[in-house]
Amino acid sequence: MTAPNDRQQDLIDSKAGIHVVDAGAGTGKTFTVTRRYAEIVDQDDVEPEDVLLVTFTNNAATEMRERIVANCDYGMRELSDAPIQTFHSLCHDILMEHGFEAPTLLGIDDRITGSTRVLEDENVERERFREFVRRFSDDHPEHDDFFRAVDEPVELLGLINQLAAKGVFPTADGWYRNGERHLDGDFEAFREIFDELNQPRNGGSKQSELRSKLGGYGNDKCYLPDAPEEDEVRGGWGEKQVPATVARLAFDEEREALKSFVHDVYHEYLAFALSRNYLNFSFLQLFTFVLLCDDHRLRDDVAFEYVMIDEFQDSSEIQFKLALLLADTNNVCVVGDWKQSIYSFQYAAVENITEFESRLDRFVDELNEDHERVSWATRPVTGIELVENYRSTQAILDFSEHSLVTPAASTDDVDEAAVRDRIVSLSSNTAHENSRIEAIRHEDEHEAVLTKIQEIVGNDAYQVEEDDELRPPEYGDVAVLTRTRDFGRELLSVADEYGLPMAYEGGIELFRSDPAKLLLAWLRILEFDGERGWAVVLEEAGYTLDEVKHVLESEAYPDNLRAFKSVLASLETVGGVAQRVFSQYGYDGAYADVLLTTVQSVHSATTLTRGDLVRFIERGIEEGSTHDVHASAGTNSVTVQTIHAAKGLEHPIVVLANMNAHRFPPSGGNSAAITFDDPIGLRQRKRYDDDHGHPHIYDSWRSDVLRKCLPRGYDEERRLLYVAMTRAESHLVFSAGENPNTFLEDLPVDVKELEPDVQDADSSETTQARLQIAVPTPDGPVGHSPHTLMRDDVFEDVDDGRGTAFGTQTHEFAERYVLEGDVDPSNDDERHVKSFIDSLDGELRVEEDASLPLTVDGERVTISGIVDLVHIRPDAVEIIDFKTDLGRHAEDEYRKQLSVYYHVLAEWFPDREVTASIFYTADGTRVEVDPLTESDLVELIAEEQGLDTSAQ
DNA sequence: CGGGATGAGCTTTTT
DNA sequence: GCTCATCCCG
Repeated sequence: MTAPNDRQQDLIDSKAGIHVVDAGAGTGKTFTVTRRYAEIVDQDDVEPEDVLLVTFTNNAATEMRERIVANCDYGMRELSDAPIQTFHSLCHDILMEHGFEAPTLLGIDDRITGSTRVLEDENVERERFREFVRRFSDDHPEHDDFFRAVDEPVELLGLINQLAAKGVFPTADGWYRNGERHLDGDFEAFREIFDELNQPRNGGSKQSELRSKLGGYGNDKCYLPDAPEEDEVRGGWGEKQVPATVARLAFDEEREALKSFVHDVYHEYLAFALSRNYLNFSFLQLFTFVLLCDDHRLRDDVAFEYVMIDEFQDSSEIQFKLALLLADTNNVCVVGDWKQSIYSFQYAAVENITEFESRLDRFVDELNEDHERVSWATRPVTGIELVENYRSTQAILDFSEHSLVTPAASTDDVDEAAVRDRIVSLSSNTAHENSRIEAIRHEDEHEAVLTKIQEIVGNDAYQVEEDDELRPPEYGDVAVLTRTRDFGRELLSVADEYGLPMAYEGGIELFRSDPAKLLLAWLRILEFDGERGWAVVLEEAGYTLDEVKHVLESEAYPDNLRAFKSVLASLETVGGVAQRVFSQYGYDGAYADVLLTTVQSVHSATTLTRGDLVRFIERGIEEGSTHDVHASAGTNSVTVQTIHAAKGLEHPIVVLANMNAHRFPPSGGNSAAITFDDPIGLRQRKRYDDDHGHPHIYDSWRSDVLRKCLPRGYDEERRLLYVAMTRAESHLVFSAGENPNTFLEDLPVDVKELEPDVQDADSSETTQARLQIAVPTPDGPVGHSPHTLMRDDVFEDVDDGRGTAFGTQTHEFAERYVLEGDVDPSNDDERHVKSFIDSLDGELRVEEDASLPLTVDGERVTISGIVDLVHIRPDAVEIIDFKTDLGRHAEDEYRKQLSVYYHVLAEWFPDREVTASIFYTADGTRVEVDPLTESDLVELIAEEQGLDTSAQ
């Protein structure tokens, strides 16, 4: 895309006023937003600091920044402090600068300082929350009744986050501004939902959906004796509707005690977090909102002349409100696509975009209730629709719309006309229109998918477009998208059996993989010789359940397994044990690799015992902690990812697998005893009562009725499929196993039975070995990268005018040249890199993740980063880091960075000589660097941490 | 055809 | 714990 199309140009030109941009999939949104930004800041009286550009991920922010630099008069350096960031990071910045007294605005006697940390790890926060709840419940016997109804205290943290995302905050003795309103619910809004759901169906011959749902009223429930009988709630036999009075009856309930419980937990947890010197992501937004709301001068000071929000369909209610406070004028532009809103579980409110105008009015009214905070005109609101799609063929674009109107179950109905009315159809701009849209089905879905992929690769019927030309597809052109990680993992292991190159992209639950489970089993055997280990090992060895039982009872373990046990017992390190287990079972894939690296990295940080490792793996399994996995650039392999992870990406050929019937577990509040739903307010689903002589937990009949009134529906599920389909550029294949779901049945595509016939690919190119999993960092203060050791001021004078984007480009060239070889240099830096690489003789590795554990002041610290290039020869290993910088002022600073990698490499290759060099791409010179010792590094880190704390 | 009982199966992930 | 599909009955 070189020149904007007309609609894109409209958006670029429309700098003033409120704009809502419907930017469908593949319509060049980033391109347009970055051009618009460039035009805004290129105006004489506008500086980058006047323009807020919000994205939803840090990656997106980085990409935006880089693309903006390429398009405007500002360089990377000038834009490095520009507010192009996520809401969370903006809030963090504001709090660090102005938030010192923000807690006092909620009646909390504490301060936010430079040492207040953002707790990023959910599991760590849960642990702290549990500790908080233990203390809280001890201190507040008056809330005992509520705690007895709550099984899992952590659900209260979920409730707090949910309330925070809606802008409901506690003050010392009540609720911030009009927050309490939300907790009481809104009867009128509720009754509308109730009435809608209570309409008889089939022209009056069939009971309403609500009455039908209440069919099981009272089954397996224990209500207080004053609860109405089923007949009273549903209407008698033959009735078609729930009596209208039930709405009021169910809604009205005394909830002062409940509100006060939630208030106290919420408020005291805020205070607890601050006393422990941390904030979670929700609290960043909470305190920023409070600060901007209360401090009118600060708001004026911070507010931006232009506000642009990307991916607006992913924003939450509080973020919408924050955006209003942050806008100094009505130059507000939100860009998004309601059809791609799939993150409600992260509090995204699709209504922010679908009901933009009414929400705008409502939120502005609320904010202006007691003081005019938003003083700009909220009209006119101009809509702009980007309709030219640069990704997919017209056939795919048209087809994808079906997903949005397809019922997901026999009981599900879609108002097709209303949905179609809302869809802005896209028009394809691709050069070729050669799409195949197919569907396959077989019980052995994994094999069927692989068979299909083998049929596609190299097949002229599935040509893909590259540089306006058609060519036969390769493995790398195919992506398998699934809803669940599990399916992806299973598919991957089947592909591995056949040697078909396939790589997973996204988060995997590393510790729940087979290699991890087996390692855990053997460690348990070595440590405890207990049943829990043996059972797994025996089952893996092919024993039936009965046989396993017998062996366990008689403790007559098979000789070969006993022998293997003594082999393991003789090994000195846990790393050695892991290695031996994996080789015994033939686990040589990426999972085993990473587990090994993980084990070894934890090991080298401390003296890890087998018991420690058992607990380490157990915790990993329990928490389901995920590790990001990605294939190396340039690898020709099929990509497997979840649809969520694929959002924003594109693939020539998409296989949408696992289109099977699914019933999802209870959605929304899960089984939390205390829930919050906007129109209904705060509800307790179970209550503790001992009015009747003995303690008992009762179900709440009101809550049971109310819950039926809030159908979650399948809209987001439909949007998920829409996202999946619109990833495809040229071809789309659906696949199902035993139970194709209604989507597949209702889509206008023939589902063909496909008899699996996977050929052994046995390719040495199999990507499992090349798969990279980011090595998890062990406990301890993390967040160090070698860059944190370097001093910024050293670099200020050495701008060679080309910026970071240039370096990235050269870097990418190097990576592609090493991996693919067949790349032509396009500038001098790349030519220097090319001839340098040509001059190297050994094995080359690019982008190696390196992670160095150290002990600083008795605490474990890990520095991790990426080595640009590793050059391996039989007797020597060299680390090379590319720098564009001509000035050389910074060589000493670079030395710190290189030293980190040096020590990692020295550990990886204990028998070889290790050296570290900087390669200056501008003039093609190489400079060898003397590494610092580990103790020097420790000192540097200690110093840096010291600076951190003294800076408060 | 509608209503009721019964049994099976069970996410996604960013800050 | 919740929903869907399925079966059986009226």
